[in-house]
Amino acid sequence: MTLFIEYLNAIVPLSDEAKNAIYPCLKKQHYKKNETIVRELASSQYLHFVEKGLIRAFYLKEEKEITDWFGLEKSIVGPIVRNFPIKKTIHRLETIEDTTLISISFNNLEKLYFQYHELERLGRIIAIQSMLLLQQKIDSIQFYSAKERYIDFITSYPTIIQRAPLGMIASYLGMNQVTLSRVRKMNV
Amino acid sequence: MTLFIEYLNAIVPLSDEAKNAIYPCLKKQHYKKNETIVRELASSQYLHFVEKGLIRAFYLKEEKEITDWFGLEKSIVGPIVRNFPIKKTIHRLETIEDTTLISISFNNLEKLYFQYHELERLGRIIAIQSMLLLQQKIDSIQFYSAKERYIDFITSYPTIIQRAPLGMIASYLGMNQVTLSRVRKMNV
DNA sequence: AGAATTTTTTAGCAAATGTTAAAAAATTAC
DNA sequence: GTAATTTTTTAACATTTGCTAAAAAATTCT
Repeated sequence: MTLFIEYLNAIVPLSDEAKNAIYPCLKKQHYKKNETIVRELASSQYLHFVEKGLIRAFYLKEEKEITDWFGLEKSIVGPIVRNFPIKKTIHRLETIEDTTLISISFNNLEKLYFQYHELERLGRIIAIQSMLLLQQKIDSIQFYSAKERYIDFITSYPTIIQRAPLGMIASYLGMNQVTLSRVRKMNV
Repeated sequence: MTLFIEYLNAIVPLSDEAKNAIYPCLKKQHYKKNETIVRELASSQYLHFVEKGLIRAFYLKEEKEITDWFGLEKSIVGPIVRNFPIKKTIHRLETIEDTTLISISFNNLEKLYFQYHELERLGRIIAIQSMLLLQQKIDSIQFYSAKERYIDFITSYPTIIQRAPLGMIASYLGMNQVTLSRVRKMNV
């Protein structure tokens, strides 16, 4: 629990009062490898934080799984807002490894935002940081070749490459798995 | 001025007090077509709102201009935060048509955030909305063909196609101008 | 209106990526 | 440890998109 609060505190220093208010809202849960965490992300009522492990969000496009987000330890799942519809498509949340999540209901989150101006600020800043990550992803897929995207990925997320199957990474990078395999063999 | 405040108020209903605090911080300015608004976006000290007209943000990649954002009337330029580095590359902000902007300094914005919890909330919600737009853009460039992206674009932004040169739109869509031209002639 | 400039389209060829299928390698289950 | 399953690589060919250059069309300037 405190790991999550420390994570938040590192983004925006929080008062003890705010920290104490967050604490009782948190719930810790363990998941096994390849387990479904949330069957339909859009209608989930919880915000999750990955304390340990690796998870992913994906959806189906023409029978195929498209992974469009990886959650390493110390990541927040999706955005900091109630029922934020990432897409119209149905997203599922699954573990890739044994994972420990810390969760808080949107209901409680809204209450905390309302009660503590400093937490509202924290939410704003996390959203801004997420924007930065999204923008980076746009940059990498918009004007770079498959090889460049792959190099960028292993530079930004060196551990994921050893922890997730290539198929998931290929879809994350917007390329065919065969293309990813080809690109990898081009030395790098 | 009030148009901007109305825009904000529509996102999150604001108290009169907050509205009155915003008002004196605003500055209105007119620009001609093809005029530079900000030479280097990352070091700009102002947040802009497009009251009227059309603008774009772009950067140079291998001598070529890459437009990566269009600002229609009633858009906010970039994110609601001080010195938010969209990219390491130098972004310029230019008008495409005669344009009226309403601006507020980040300095004043920070003060307003600090003073009014409700404005901090507004900032958070705008950031979340921007995330949605970014996510949509990722969806469209990641798994769709040039033709599909073009169709998606004219559906989402039907007016821009008539107001901005195709070269800008092509770079925005992450494709060659020649490809865009080809795609357009495939009936649609 | 006519000349100059900019934008858009067209064409031909090159390069990158997708697709299908099968083999090889690695991992998991018994 | 061996069989079964999953993941990764390889190959051959198809499709899409990129690139260069030139023609056509539209716009701007005087």
